[in-house]
Parts: sequence; structure tokens; C-alpha cells
Amino acid sequence: MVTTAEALTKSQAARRQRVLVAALQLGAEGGYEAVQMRDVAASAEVALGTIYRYFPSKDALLAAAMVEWMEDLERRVTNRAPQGATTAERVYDVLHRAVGTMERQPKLAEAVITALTSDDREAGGASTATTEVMQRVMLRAFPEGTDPQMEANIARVLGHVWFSCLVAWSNGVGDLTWVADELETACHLLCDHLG
Amino acid sequence: MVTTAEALTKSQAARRQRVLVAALQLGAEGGYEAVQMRDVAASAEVALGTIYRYFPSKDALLAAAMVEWMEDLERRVTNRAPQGATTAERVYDVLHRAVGTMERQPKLAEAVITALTSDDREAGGASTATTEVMQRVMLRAFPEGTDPQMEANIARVLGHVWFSCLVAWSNGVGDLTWVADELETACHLLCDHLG
DNA sequence: CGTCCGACTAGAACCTGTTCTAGTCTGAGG
DNA sequence: CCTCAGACTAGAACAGGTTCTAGTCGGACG
Repeated sequence: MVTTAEALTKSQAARRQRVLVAALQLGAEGGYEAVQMRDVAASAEVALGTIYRYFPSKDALLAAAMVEWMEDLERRVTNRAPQGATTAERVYDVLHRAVGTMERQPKLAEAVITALTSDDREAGGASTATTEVMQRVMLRAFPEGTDPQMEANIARVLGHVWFSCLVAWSNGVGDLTWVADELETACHLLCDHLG
Repeated sequence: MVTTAEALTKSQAARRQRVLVAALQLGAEGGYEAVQMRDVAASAEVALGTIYRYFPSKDALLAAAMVEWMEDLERRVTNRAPQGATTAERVYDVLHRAVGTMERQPKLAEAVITALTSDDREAGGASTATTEVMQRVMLRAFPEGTDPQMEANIARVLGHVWFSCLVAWSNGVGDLTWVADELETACHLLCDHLG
């Protein structure tokens, strides 16, 4: 798989991008099952086999989109620090923004999350990557001087809750409001006693 | 799908059981991908189409096994109450026992968890069912008189952590020791300040 | 300019979950 | 005993992800 833009000619980079965009578009319209490799190929004006030169599988292709999404979030949080009076509120603000991103593209979110939880090894790696970005971003919501160990543990636990809720949601359990509520509860349980 | 034994003739119940056992055996030997429907059919001495009279999909078939597993855990915890001096330790004991069950059949656990997280609707329902059993069992580890709301919230959060860890593990992240450690951390973070 | 390697293309082929077809067997009701 | 509905069987067919084949094209290098 080619994961970075370097070492790709301009036309190769363009081809790769067309594939990604085509997949995202199909996913945004019809979710996971609507992202069919033959359609992606046709839509990207690329041969079916060529997709596999850039992405090892359908799940990896969609998972790549997830990673980009998370990096986007990280950039936005860097631009505008988490809001809130308490740590719990600030951490929740980060998570809430992440959920908001999905709310804007629910079909695509479903597609991408399904891909993350597929039994595909490559996609599993991406799942780790997204969780790590999420944790890193959450750390920005803690005040200076918090015990780093404690911070990291809380962020890890919240990362688990976040992941689990999204998977449940993409399987038809509750809606995104439910996800947000679960996250809010978890934030308070974990952060309120920090003082 | 036929979910209960009632309304099945004896030979039907036997057929259904043969299918389930065959699937579990293949899963225990080679994990998710080794559970191939044609092989299950052959091994259970049943026609391929017959499997689909009893289980709506491969994932539902494996998910059914997970639910049984969890009910087993519930029975064992009923027989022998959670051990430990503090709430955190008792809750962790429950989770640890659940992990132990998987440790004894890692390939099968991987198969079953993969099925739970598939995009299959039926399997998604089973995933909810297992999480619910898990939460119910955890509640037994809290002392009398704990705020029911608080208890339920903690159990829900821990259910998320449990699920997320297992999915990560089945995707090749860490080993079951790592899962146990994550769960222990979460138990302490959530329960220690209960007093 | 010629040659050659590697990426690209169209399309067939392959794999495995799922569904369909045609025919057989079973057993309950008349 | 006869009949008929419905479950079962073997196996073909279908669907979509993945891989393979044969041939084309384009750019680097001699």
C-alpha cells in the first residue's frame, strides 16, 4: 500500500485522490454497502485492479478516510481550544465536536465505522490510529499540572467509550444524541472528582 | 430464524444443535475465517440451505454462541459471588473471569467477536444482548445501598470499555493481558472514589 | 531514437456468503 | 392407506470483494 503522497508522481497522487473521493461520495450517499469497489473504480475512472495498488482493501480505503477525519478534528481543536469551565466539560466538548462531524455525514460515518471494525488487519490498524488521535486531542482539555498518568488513563478509557458507542450506533443502537449522552456521563464519572 | 427450542421437533433441535456445534468447533480451530458455511454444513451433515433456516447469517450463528457464553458467565457468577475487598476489585473480578473464558478459546473468541462487530443487523442485536448481560452481572459486584443511578452508569461505561478492548484485541492490538490491564485501570478510575 | 520496466486498463476468474430450484422425504389429518 | 404441506437435500446460481491475465502506454535510460 502507498500511504503517503511522497514517492508518487503527480498523476499517481491525483489517481489515488480520485479513488478516495469516489469512495467517500458513494459512502456519503448510501453507507457502507453502497461503496462497491466496481462502482468506486468506475466513478474514479480507474481500473478495478488499480484501486488495490493504492489501498489493500475496501475496509482500508474507508478506514483511511476515518484517519483523515480525525486529523481534521485535531486541527480544528488546535485552532479553537476546548470550551468549558470544568475539565469534564472541556473533554466532553472535544468528544461532542467529534460526534458533530459524524452527524453531518451520518451515512458516511456508518460506512467508515463499519470498515474500522471489520476483521481486516489493515483497517484494524487504522482503528488504533484513530483512537490514538482521539486520545491526543482529549489531552488538550486537561488543565496544566494534572497527573500525566491519570490524564492518560482517563483519555484511554474515554477513547474506549467513544469507540464502543460509535460501533453500537452504526449497528442501529440509539442515535447520535444517545452517543453524546453516554459520553457526557462518562466524562463526568471520570473527571468530576479531579477537582 | 428459530431462536428457542420450543416449537421444534426433536430432530429439528438436534439438527440446529449440530450446526451450532460444528460452527463452534471450526471457530475454535481456526477463528472467524475458518468458519465457512459450506464446511459447517458438511460437518453438521446438513444441507447448506438448512443452516439458513435456523440462523439468518454466519454472523448471527456465531453471535448466538456469544450470547450463550455470556449467560454461562452469569450462571457462574451467580454460583460464586465476585471476590475482592473493594468494589473496584469485585467488579474487576467479574470482568477478569469473562476474559478468562476467552483466554481458554482464543480463536473462538476472535471468531465470535468479529461476528458481533460485523455490519449484520442480527449480530448487532446480539452485541447489545451480550453487553446487557455483562452490565447485569457487574451490578452484582456493587455493595448494597450504592446509588442505583451511579451503579448503572459505571456498569455501562465499563461495558463500553470491555467491548472496545475485545474488539481491539480481536483486531490484533495487544493480548488478553493488555485487555485485563485496561479493564483494571478503568475499574479503579470509576469505582475507587465510591468509598 | 530504440528499448525496457513498471504502472495502467479491460475484463475474466476466483472465493465465500447467501439465495434459488427442483426434487425427495416425513408425518399429520382425513 | 392417501394426500398434501412443509422441511430437507444436492447443487446451481448470484453477489460483491479480491486476484489474475494479457495487452497497452508512458517515461527513464542508454
